[in-house]
Amino acid sequence: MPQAFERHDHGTCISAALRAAEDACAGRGLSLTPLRRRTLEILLESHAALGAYDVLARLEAEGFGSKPPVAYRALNFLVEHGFAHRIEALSAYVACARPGAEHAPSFLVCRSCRRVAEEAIAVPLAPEAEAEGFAIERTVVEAQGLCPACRGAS
Amino acid sequence: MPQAFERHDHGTCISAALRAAEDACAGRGLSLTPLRRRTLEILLESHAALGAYDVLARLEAEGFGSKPPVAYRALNFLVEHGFAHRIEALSAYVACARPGAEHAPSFLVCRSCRRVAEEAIAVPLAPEAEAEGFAIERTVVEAQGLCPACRGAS
DNA sequence: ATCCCTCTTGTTATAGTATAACGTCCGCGC
DNA sequence: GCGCGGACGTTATACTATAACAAGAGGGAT
Repeated sequence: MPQAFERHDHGTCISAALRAAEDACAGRGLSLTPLRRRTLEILLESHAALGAYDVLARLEAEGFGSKPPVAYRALNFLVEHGFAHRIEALSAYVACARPGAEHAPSFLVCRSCRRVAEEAIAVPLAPEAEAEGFAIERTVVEAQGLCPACRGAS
Repeated sequence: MPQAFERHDHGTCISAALRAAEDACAGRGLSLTPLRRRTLEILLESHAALGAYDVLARLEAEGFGSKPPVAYRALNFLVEHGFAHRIEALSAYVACARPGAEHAPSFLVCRSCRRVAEEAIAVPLAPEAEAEGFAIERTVVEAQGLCPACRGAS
């Protein structure tokens, strides 16, 4: 399912994610404006994490605004509503690979090509948090390393 | 053991961590210079994550250099050798709470007071990585939320 | 139709985080 | 003494992110 590092029909990824975003927006009264939709499409073009300024450059080239808030607002919208995720260790953004599914995301992040595979795992630390009276609100789980392709290319 | 959110003899934390750093440096041919040692002491003063510029301000006030590389180099030294950790979600740094022990660290991070409890858990994602041929080099596991004290103070 | 309100996008300006590149000093082995 | 490597200091710059304000679009109430 998390096929970032495997051959797959990428067009399906894109259309499924766009469809899921459209449906979710319709269902929740959110507006998937041209800017937001295009931002999601840019992230969906690859399974690689993109920096906000990379996204901004693409948007600007297509006639959208050129200043950082334009990209940050669109990215924050996508992240808030689960259509994209932020990779903390890279300060970068990636499209959600499990659109529509509720999940505490976790990631395999290649340090060479920046491609990201999204996995479904149980949220760790829950028992420890419970024991200490700590209320978990969000978890960040990222494994960095080398993907199969980049290992081979070494 | 991870007692950031509990009453404890904090002097013991500090002296144990300093001792561990001294021993590790001696054993590995590293030099725990005054700058590096003082940087570690600053982190050890509390269990809270400090930004690099917070550390830098403290160092400058004590007569060390005032420019960012001074703090970043000392912090990077401590992180590389396991005497401190970087909290990715905060772009901040915290002293290691398990000095001397090999570990893939994981953290409970309070969003209110920035205190950090370091936990020992099995590295997640290993089976998924294995299945995909992904070579994990480092894991980032951080749970953000509210610590007991900050929950109470709400 | 007009007014008001909210939301979105755009701007300017600035804040916060991090590193590249270069110079100096010091201690050590020769 | 000399050369070398490591640590620390600097200057300058790059990268990431947000605060604050302006303008236009659309909807609902009157």
